[in-house]
Amino acid sequence: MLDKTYRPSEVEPKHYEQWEKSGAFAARTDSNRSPYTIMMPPPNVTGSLHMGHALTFTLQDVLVRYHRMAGRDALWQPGTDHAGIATQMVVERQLEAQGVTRHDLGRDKFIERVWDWKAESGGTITRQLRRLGASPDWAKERFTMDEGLSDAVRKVFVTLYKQGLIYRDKRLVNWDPKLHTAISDLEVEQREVKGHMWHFKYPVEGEEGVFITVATTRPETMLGDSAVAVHPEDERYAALVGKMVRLPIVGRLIPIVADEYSDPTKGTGAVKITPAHDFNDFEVGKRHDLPQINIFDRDAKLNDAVPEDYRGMDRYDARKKIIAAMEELELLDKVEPNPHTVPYGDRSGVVIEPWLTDQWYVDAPTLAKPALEAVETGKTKFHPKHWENTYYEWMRNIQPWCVSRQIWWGHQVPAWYGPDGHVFVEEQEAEALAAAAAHYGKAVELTRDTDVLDTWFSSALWPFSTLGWPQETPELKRYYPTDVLVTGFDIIFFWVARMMMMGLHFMGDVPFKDIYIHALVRDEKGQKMSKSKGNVIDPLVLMDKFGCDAVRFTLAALAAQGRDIKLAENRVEGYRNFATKLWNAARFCQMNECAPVDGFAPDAVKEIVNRWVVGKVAETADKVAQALAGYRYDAAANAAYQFVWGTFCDWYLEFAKPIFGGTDEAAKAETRATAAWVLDSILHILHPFMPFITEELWSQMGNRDTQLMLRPWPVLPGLHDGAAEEEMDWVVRMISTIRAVRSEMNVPPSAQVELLATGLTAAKGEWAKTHADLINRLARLAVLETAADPQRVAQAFSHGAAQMVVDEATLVLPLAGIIDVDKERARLEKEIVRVESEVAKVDKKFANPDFVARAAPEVVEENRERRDEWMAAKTKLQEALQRLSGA
RNA sequence: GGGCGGUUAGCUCAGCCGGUAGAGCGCCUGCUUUACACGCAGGAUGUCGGCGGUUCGAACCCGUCACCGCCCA
Repeated sequence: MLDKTYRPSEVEPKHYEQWEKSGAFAARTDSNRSPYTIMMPPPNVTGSLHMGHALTFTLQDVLVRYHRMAGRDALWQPGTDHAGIATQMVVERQLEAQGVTRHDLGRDKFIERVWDWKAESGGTITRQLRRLGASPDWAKERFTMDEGLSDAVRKVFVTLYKQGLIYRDKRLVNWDPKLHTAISDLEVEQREVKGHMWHFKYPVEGEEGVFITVATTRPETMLGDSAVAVHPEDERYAALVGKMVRLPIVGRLIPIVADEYSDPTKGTGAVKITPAHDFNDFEVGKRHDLPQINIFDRDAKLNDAVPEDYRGMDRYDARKKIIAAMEELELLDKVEPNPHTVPYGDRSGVVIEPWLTDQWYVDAPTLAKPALEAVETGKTKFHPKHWENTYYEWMRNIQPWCVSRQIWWGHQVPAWYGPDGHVFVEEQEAEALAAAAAHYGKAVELTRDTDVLDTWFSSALWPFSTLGWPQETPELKRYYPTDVLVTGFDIIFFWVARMMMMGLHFMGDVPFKDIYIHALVRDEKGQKMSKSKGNVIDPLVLMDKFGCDAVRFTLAALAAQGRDIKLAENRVEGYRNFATKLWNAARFCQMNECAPVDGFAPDAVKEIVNRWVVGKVAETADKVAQALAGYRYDAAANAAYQFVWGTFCDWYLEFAKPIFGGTDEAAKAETRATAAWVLDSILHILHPFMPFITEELWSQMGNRDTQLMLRPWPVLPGLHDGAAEEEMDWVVRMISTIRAVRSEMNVPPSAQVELLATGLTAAKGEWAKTHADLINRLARLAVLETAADPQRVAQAFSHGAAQMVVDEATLVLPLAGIIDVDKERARLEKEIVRVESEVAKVDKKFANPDFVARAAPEVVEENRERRDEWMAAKTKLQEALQRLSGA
């Protein structure tokens, strides 16, 4: 016997362990089923489960579990990435606590410490994924720093280098002066700040008392100025173009150049040009062949390229000093408040400095072309579709991808330098040495490049490196390209685009056929969750409180396409209640001896209620499957919810009660078997969403030798029975109508009244007889007269009665002593008004001659029928009102 | 400035091909109906953001405006 309530904390670990141990998650290369593959976007090895993870992994698990049941050989490839900077920072912070820096340890020892840390703490997120019920093939778990994945990284780097698609270049990068590394554009956060615009007067050389005024938000960079630019069509400055100015403080002579970059409407229309410290100025500098004067060191302190007084100063101290000096020189024209954006490193939180360095670049513009084409031609499809615009936008404007990072934790660049700086790019040192020997004609010593590669470089290879590439493994052959990538929009640039480029280049095919982009989880007020706001909802806490299944179901039910998820705890509570409801329904079945019957054939049931419900099961299984095929998680979850609660519990089980309590043994046996079958089907349908409770009920509701998670998805053609549906819909309509009138007329629930039906068609009279037990029980009637004697009806009226219309029939509820005649009259009048308004709506359509002439005939016909029905109802209600008044 | 998304019941949101506006929560009323009060039954609530257009017919299609959110510059 099932416990009184479902206790998730006792059930969840048990089933998870069984699934994992029994190999139920494993994909099988030798399977004859067609593969279904999802690459799990690898969470950071430093990570722990947050709501975003809970959403994305729930959605992936729903797909994987569903497709596994639907007969596919499902591979959900798990793993984590090494998260270069993040991980390095974690370990550095630990060292800091012991008063040690990574430089004290040295590179090798430090890397060892990181691996130690990974072994100890790196498994947090994968443990938490198990808590969530995720069903990836854990045996295949990979890590971006694995040997195999590292081989892939080296192979890709060397191949691209030899193809001319990776090169070394000196360009401006986003330099993080705290972390001492280049970071990607995407790791730079543009923050709006209330800054100032300083207007500096630069004296024009050779023209006493003539100045050109430039406006800048970064006064300190003037020490690196190499020109002043004005717009070529700006007449104010036309005469000055070609002249020189004497840069204050520094004393350097710099030219005034004409360049369209200068915006005549902004500031003074003249702009100082610092090619080594601003991305736009860098371009201007190249156009005018200006010197690039680097004035900062790696800490963003001033270097020896500036006047002695300023050397070694911090950039912000220098700013103050410059402003003071300019004021002193009477060259500070004015200062205006100026809100503008400033780049911050999203990891370090410090202001990023554009800095000239030598870095490794991937020729992204070249690789992007096939990646763009793959989406344009529909080889890979975005869901929802509009995200392809974001992808196009990014891919069409893609810049060379700087892949080197000046940190230690990551894949070290496979490049070695000879004594003269000549570079040898090879997968192994031995090969580099050999290449060098060939180049120099003798063996030489080489030094390896100290940089490591951007983490996204290795994650870009994830869809094939995890399958064994560059080895030609059976997995690679079978599971690439994958079916779908499920992820948030925030990493379309970071990751999706890069996997597309690498996949196409190295595998010759797209890495996935579909890309499902889901929303962000926000708090109930729609704000982004953040630690600083304190509005973070921890999925683990929610799971403790409501059970994992409730959390999963909530996330799926709220995952409507194109909208963020506002998560409120009461939603989770509601779906916990749903789990309880299911549990209790199963208990009810158990108490009534509804056990699964071997060889039960749902298409052979005879009782109308049973024929009706099996049809609904088929319909629901179908709806859920179709919704999932279109990534409509919300629709899938709601279809299941509505059937389980609104049809199975609210109606079918209630219909079953009088049968169970009755004397028709054949009907009883059939209904028991049907109820058990329906419940089993429900468990199948809900399993992808609620794996734990369904597996538990599956194991408790019968003698099973299989796990639910490996059972086939219900595909049930031919079960829909239109006649049964029409009949049961009528029964439901009867009961609902009677209940509503009882409630409105304040008939006590305990009062068992009789019902006199008149005007039933012959067919419905039969239905009424067949289902009298059901109707009586659910509408709380003592007797149902299916063809009431007119005299009885008249008599009923003389003592007071309520009346209602169901289709063509009038139902009379004798309520002697209970009924308030005025109230009943008012109720009927209100009902008539409502019906009249329905008639009026249809009449309005017919009043327009074009409607009949131009609308589709079936629409016209449908409206005509509807009008007839409403009119008939109106007539009956009016008769009822008259009878009441005559009584 | 460019792009995308949103605006439907008190709240959160569905509403696929244009043809009778829905759900959950909340609210109100009643109920120890032997599965379930994490429940049952019943009920109220809408200028589908504004304006214009297309159409026999618009929550839905088109245009425009307003407001909110996000991304990019």
